[in-house]
Amino acid sequence: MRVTLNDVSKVARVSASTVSHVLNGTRHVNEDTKQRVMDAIEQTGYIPNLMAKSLKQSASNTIGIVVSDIRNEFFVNIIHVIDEEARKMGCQVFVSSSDENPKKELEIVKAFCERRVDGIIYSPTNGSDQYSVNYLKKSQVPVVMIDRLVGNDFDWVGVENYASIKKLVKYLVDLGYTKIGFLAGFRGISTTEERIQGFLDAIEEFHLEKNDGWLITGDYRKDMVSEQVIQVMQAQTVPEAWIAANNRMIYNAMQAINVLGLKIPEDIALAAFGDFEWSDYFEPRITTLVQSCNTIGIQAVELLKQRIKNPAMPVQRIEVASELVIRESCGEKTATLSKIYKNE
Amino acid sequence: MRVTLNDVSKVARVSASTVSHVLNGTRHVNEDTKQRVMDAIEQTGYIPNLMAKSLKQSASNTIGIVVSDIRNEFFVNIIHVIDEEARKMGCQVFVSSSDENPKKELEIVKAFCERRVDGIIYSPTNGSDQYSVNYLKKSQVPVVMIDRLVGNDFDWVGVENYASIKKLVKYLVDLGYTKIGFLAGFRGISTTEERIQGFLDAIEEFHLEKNDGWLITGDYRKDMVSEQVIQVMQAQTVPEAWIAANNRMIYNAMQAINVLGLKIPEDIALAAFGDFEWSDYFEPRITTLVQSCNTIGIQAVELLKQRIKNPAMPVQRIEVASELVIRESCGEKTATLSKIYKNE
DNA sequence: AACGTTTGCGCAAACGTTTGCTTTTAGGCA
DNA sequence: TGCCTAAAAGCAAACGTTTGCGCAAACGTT
Repeated sequence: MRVTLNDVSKVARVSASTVSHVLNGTRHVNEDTKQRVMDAIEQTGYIPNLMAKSLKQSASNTIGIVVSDIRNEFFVNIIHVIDEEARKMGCQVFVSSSDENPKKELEIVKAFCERRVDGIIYSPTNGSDQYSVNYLKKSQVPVVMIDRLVGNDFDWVGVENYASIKKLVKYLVDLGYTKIGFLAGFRGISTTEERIQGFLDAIEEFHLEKNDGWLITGDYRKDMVSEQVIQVMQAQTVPEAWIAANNRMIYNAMQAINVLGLKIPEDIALAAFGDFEWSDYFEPRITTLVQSCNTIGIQAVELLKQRIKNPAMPVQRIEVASELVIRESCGEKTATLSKIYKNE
Repeated sequence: MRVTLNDVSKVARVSASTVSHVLNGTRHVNEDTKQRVMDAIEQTGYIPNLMAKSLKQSASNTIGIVVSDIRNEFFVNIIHVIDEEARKMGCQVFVSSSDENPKKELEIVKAFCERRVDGIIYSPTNGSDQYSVNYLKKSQVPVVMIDRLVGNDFDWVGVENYASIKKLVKYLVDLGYTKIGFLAGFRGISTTEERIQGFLDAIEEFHLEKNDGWLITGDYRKDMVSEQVIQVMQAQTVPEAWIAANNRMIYNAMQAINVLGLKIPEDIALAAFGDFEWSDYFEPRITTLVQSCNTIGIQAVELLKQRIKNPAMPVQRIEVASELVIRESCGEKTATLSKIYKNE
């Protein structure tokens, strides 16, 4: 059917092993024979079969990426750099999205293991501990978690959540805001919890107005979240500023703000954890904590490489700093406040 | 090292073939032995090796997706549904982005072929005809092109470009606009050319003002495009409306409009071919031609399935209709004009 | 001329499955 | 009891590579 290494070897009048060695440069071959082999490859249109190779070498040179939401540009950007880094080392990537569904995630992870990926990079979802994490622990596949952290068994690279949120709150406090609402994401995933904790601690620290109702959590894909915001904004005392704890929640915030007919930042300030592609094009532009997808992706691949090389290595955690990019969505005062808030 | 089907067979005191048959349900096996096998699998923690299986069956149950720009949400959405469809049929997807670079694209396509993907779905880039298309023609791999079309050798599914643009221009004409600028994408790719043709023909048809300078093309990643728009807008007579021919060009248009300090739609109208996630959140919301990523993805997979089953099938072209979603970016009149423009 | 060393390559056994063919056992029937 | 058929499962040859081992020829040295 397809031309194989054996076919090539016959045409070149050498053994299969010689062809293999020529192809891989794994041992010295006479110039003449090498040329004959190259010619035969050209002539036959030979395309190596990497599955056979992988089988023999028990290394597939593939890595599996499973993200919780592929339509979130944060993850897309990470996928992009992982793909890039992987290609540099001759790897291809399997990509799949769990869509925040732990059962689906397990199916994907299983499939990746059966395909004998050399490693898995994944952003677990709420419930992973019941499913994929258990499976992966048994399966012995090198794993690096990104963004979200579940359990203590795997390497992780993500963004600094706690300190970043505090930094953002401090920025709002400096602008004079004392009533701040917080729009968090899914309860139960590490990023959400850490961000909430940072928010709550910041409220204590800066003596801000406390109101349990101003902390809203939920599924960004549901309208309920926006409705909750609307409800909160119709009470006696209302937040003067909202923080969206991730880039998806910005939608929900905006939707509510639109419905209420409020103007940003005159009527209400808005800032977000997590940048998005259009943040520079909104009027006004949204102030965000920017996470370096590049760094996360590169570090994840690097970590995975190390883990593959040395499976016994102690578990690693890499936390990358975020950067507060100040735009106009929190009020005019920012115009003069052009510095970037670094972590203190 | 790893537990194999043979290990399982020993534990279950059956032959390897029996285990295989149990696993695949490919022949009748006694209930007792079946149970023994299942137990052995459970006990040993066996994970099938799909590479070995694929090698034997010469079918990998993988498909390769290569898009021209993975950070474009249009392609991300398509990837998402392809992934979904593929999983339903037990396939995993390799994903990679050529980033509009035909050489990189060739490398990716080669790698996919060497991995013996069952088929490739890809959006070729400008220059593909010199590289990947030639390679793919020789390689005999089933291929479905999406969005952009190169050559006559492969199946294709994409959006209706020509008629859609005409529909959009007609909409603007109905609103009273006669001076329309067009912000196209990369020259040389089918989508751009078809959209340009649609635009030019519409100008003739509706007797609109002609001005060669109002047709701008180029690389959306370069500032040059915005600068050209700015330049055009500083002439004596200027367009009253701009059409961005793809969702990336909306940036460039907006950037220019921002720099010029113009207001949409009072000072300038804006519409786009290609929706984007935030189009509902802009103030004003942008009127766009929406392409159904779902349909494109599903059809692409379907077509690929057919092509795999029957390689001799005549080349297929599937064109999916677009829908004009009218929002506020082309003026108030739209408020009363709530109907959706279908193709005439 | 004899010997050790290098150079260049072939042989064949894996890697972990699937699958056509064969064998064994059991069951049904005369 | 003997024979035919069906049911159940084993045997072994692939699939297309890699790679340890080994052999032959060529070369350099004494």
